[in-house]
Amino acid sequence: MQLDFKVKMNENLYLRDPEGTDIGKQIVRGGVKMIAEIGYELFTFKKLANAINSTEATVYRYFENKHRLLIYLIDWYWSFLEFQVVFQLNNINDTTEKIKKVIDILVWEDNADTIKSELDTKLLFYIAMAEGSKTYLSKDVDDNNKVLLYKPYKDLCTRIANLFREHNPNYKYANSLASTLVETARLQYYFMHHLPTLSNFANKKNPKEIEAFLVNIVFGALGEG
Amino acid sequence: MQLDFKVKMNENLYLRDPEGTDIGKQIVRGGVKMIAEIGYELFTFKKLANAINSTEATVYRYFENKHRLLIYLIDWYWSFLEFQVVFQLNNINDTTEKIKKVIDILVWEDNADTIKSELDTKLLFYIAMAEGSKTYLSKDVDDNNKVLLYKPYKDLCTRIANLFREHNPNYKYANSLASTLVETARLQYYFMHHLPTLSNFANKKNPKEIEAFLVNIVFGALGEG
DNA sequence: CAAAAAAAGATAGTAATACTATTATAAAAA
DNA sequence: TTTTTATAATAGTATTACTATCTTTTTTTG
Repeated sequence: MQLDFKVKMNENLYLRDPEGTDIGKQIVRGGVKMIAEIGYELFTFKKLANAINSTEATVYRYFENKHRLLIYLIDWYWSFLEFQVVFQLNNINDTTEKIKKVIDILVWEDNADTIKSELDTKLLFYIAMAEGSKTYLSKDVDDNNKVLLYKPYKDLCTRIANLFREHNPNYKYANSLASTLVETARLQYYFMHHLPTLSNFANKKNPKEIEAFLVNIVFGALGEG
Repeated sequence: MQLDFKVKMNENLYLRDPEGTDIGKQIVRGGVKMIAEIGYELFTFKKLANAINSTEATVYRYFENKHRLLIYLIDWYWSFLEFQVVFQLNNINDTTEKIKKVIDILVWEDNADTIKSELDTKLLFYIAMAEGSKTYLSKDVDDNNKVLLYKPYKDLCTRIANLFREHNPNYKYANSLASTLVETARLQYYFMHHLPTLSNFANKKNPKEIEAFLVNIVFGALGEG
């Protein structure tokens, strides 16, 4: 069975819905490819327009600026991950198993075979690891938050937090532990590749290595060290 | 007793040593103030030059670009924190106590009274919380790392990791736990202020609230949940 | 199918950023 | 006092991050 993943994105993210037109899709797909390649800082709408044989003005008709496009991509990725979580936890009853599965999904570099989607999930994984925090580490974080631009991320974290509360109803820091888990998965992956002394996984450079550490952190905190 | 804190900064950070001249000091101090106020993205050398009644060209004679200046400030801050750690752990023998003290230092918003230094440590605390990860989340992370621009951060983390190993010699993820601790302190502080659903501390907005969570995480992972 | 509406392309232009370069002047060191 | 060095003043360039306008192409709809 091949599953299809589709999300309705927050309308504040774009000026014109990129899913509605061919060139819109090219903008998003080209954006994924280019940001993964050269990084968010060096990425510009002009370069993107050239890459997809369109014009800067056209790209600006879809997205207000490159930061909005980045949030669009990262939002899409978190929505995708939340879908994974819902789907893959479906038949699991044991909370320990559920939490382990979530950790597995968070460090899941390549999921190309399982689920079909519009965007390249592997490239988006890299973008999320390297650029994810740039969505909210900006001066307009509060304005963006007001119009729900971080909802997919918060939804994912809330779902994980609820799982923690299910596992241990007395645990007081479920929300913080959830965001710490997601962010630690990101950071350890990044450190593993770029600042190896800050991690213990640099030898094999396999995201799966991070899993045991995350399990240690989470169940340690929840009270089963 | 009033202590003085001074560091020798990595020479690759600057073109001309800002500590050596009056205007150099104004650049660094003005930079701290301005980045804390308007954030790294909106900060420019032109604005800084105007603020200190100097010229853009002069600022460029000290720092190659604003990213280097940011790394300079954040490096200074981590060096300052490591000094704090060394100093404050001096007479403590119990490893549990030591680790708790480190956590205390990490969320220590205001330390103005204790130690005298060239720079405003409270403003630098805010900058470190909001902009810290921008030092390494960039395309030149590997080049920067080669010329040791992240050494102060790594030194601090290594010191904390050694403490963890001292506490539990069998613990396998001391490095990862150390970087996770430092980053989680940063992130939970940021989330508490800007994305409250991602933390459990938003009501009081007191950094000290984060402490109990960090203690829970660290000792849970080390095996004393 | 034709007319109207909307989207895209082509092109131009602006303000700001991130620099580099040049010369004159002032301050500090030899 | 001369030489060196730092700074100020000014100018200039390439790129970025947009906005505006007009024409052509495509899509919608009556």
